[in-house]
Amino acid sequence: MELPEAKQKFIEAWGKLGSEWGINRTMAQVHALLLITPDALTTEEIMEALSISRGNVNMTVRDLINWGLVEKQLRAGERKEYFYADKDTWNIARQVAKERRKRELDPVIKILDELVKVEGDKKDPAYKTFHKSVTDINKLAKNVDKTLETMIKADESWFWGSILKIFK
Amino acid sequence: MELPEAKQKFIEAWGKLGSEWGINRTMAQVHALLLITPDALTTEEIMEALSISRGNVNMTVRDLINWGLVEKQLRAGERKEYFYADKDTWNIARQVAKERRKRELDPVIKILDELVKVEGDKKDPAYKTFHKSVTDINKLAKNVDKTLETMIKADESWFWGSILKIFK
DNA sequence: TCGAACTTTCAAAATATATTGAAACTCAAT
DNA sequence: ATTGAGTTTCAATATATTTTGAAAGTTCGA
Repeated sequence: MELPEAKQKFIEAWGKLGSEWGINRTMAQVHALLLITPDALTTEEIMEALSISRGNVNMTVRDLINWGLVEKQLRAGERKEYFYADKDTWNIARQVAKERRKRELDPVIKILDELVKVEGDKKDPAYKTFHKSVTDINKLAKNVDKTLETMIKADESWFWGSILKIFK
Repeated sequence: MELPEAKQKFIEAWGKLGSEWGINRTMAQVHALLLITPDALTTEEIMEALSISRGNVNMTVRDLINWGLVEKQLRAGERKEYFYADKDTWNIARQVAKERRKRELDPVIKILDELVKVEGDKKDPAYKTFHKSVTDINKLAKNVDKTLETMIKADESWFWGSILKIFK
């Protein structure tokens, strides 16, 4: 396989994975493109490389910046903005974990905490089942939450070293 | 908060979380409903509880069965089918991990393995960056893959015990 | 203050995804 | 072989999400 084809495959694969995980396909593709590009790209270049509109690039890149995955670079004497993706995979993973935890896991845990407190007739199977499921899911969610927190703070080799040691 | 309201909240929260994670909202809601219901429900009852059509219930429930989260129960002397959700949270988590690994992570790893092999000019920054990003992501994906495999095989208390011990 | 170079916005259009509902199908009892 | 209680299918429809592109906005040098 030649490089241009391989790049295309990578962008496609990343886009597909993204969309399966609730991340806009185009956002994942722009990210993929920037990841495999050594230097920062302009809006124009991204439009060209992925055949998408100016407006779309603008919004997508803004999202990537909000996720902490891309930075805007300004060059002395130029009006154009350049976009550059952090290439450190561990940073990327952590950043994604951090954002999704904040946006999705935290709110759910908050609701579950409320629901665990709901009182009811301890003889009523409907109540018992509700209460047990909510309590169990809450525990699971909190374990995931703690694990993510550790991951977010951790150094890569330490983290995987510890995790992978679990099954020797 | 009273039980009926709490149930509603739970179904909504689960549906929202599902849709943020690439799982059809209705599927997540039906799952939520079954999780907090002590006994198995019929198509009719699910339609009623969630105000959705018969066709939708049928397809959604089939998906849940394919995911290994719900089972069909038949009762002697009755033509109707009853649907029952496994209430063991750890089983659910494992089952979801297993399915998503198979459907999404495995194919990506296969592509990454191909892309890592792509040869190019070692002096070319475009090639160097491509190769490094692909290689790094491949390593990360393989670590996740191994961790999921461990989780899928593991017993709950052992797994979380080991993971949470990591940060004492 | 003008205008060229560039960015941002957002209503409208395109696309993708989910849902409906009625017809077709299955199956067992009569 | 017909009926009726149920399930399944899927074209049509509805809904949600993404994308476009042109107009409005910004910034800066002349």
